[in-house]
Amino acid sequence: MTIQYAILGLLSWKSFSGYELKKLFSNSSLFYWSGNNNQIYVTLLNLNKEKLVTQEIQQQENLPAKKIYSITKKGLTELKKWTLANPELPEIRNAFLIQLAGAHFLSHEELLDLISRYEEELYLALLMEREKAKRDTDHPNRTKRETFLWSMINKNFESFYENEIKWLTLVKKGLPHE
Amino acid sequence: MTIQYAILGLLSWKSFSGYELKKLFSNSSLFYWSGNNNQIYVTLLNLNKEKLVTQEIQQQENLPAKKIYSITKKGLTELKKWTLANPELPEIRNAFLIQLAGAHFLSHEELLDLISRYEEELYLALLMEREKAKRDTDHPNRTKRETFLWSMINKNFESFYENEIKWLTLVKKGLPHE
DNA sequence: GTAGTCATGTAAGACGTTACATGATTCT
DNA sequence: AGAATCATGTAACGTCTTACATGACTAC
Repeated sequence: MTIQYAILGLLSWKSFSGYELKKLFSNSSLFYWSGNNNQIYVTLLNLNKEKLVTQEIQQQENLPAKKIYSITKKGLTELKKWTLANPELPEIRNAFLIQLAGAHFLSHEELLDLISRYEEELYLALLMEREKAKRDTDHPNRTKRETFLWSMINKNFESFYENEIKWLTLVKKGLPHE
Repeated sequence: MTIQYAILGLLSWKSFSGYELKKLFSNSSLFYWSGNNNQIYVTLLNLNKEKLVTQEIQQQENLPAKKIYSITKKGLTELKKWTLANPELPEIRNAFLIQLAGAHFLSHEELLDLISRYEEELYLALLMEREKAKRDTDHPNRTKRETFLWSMINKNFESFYENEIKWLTLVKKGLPHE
């Protein structure tokens, strides 16, 4: 379970309510969890039980009350331990490649069509990443290093899609007509 | 659940036992499921119940009996339907990027160390992909197209790691000393 | 004799998504 | 009138991994 570290990471920057975290998650490629209620709210309740975060209820006029979560010293220690730990390799799950692998009974036209539909989705995804990068101010930028790292994280996603598009071009070029 | 289509795809090439499929899965980046028993054996039993595959028990001397699974016409129809369907975008889950995102409390040295540990893992993974590509004959290669597609699938993984390494180089170059 | 391969299967639990439930306010 | 946003939480289910269970044979 990494989601707890993702949440601790965000809380180490500033305090958030569950609802705010949920919105951050659902707009983010980095925090890939779908931003569903269950995982976030349940994780926050557990983090609170383990005293890695604290809860503060904030009443609002004309709106339901918020629970603002803040990271504790214990939480910071846990987070730092994880941040320094050996990085894992990224997990890639590419269903399109599995489709390609089973493409032996497709006609040349069907295959080209499949490829161009994948290409279109990649283009769209790349554009969305670039748009997000422009708008995106939801990250710490107190120091040059923080600003730089966040820009590189955005670039990582862009460059993934660019790389995938380049690869697809090679597929289209080399594909035997038979 | 895509694993059933992954299995159908392999069975559309030739018949396999559960144990053989399990080995294919655990050596493969494409078929990313960990090659655990439960999913494969249970999925095979379900596919059999739905008449998408047939089972044939093969007795062996000095070894336990095998269950050889073959795809049915119904299975081929299902598989083709899925293969022609709109491809999904790849899912990438990169915990290292989440570590980077929370790196604001690391020293310059700690951060450089984290980066170089990730770099080493990427190199290793790239080498392993290249080795696999050399040895790899576990795929259909009856036509030029099949051979080409399988080589491009291997290249996709290699190029992912190469791209990631290039990106890391940019991170190291641009990282502010502060 | 200990570990590994061949071969199938079940059980338990972690992780993740979708949907349900509530209720006021605001926007179209 | 209907949908969207704010806000929290639960229930049910699907997916995925680890571990357990059995048993014969092989290799060191």
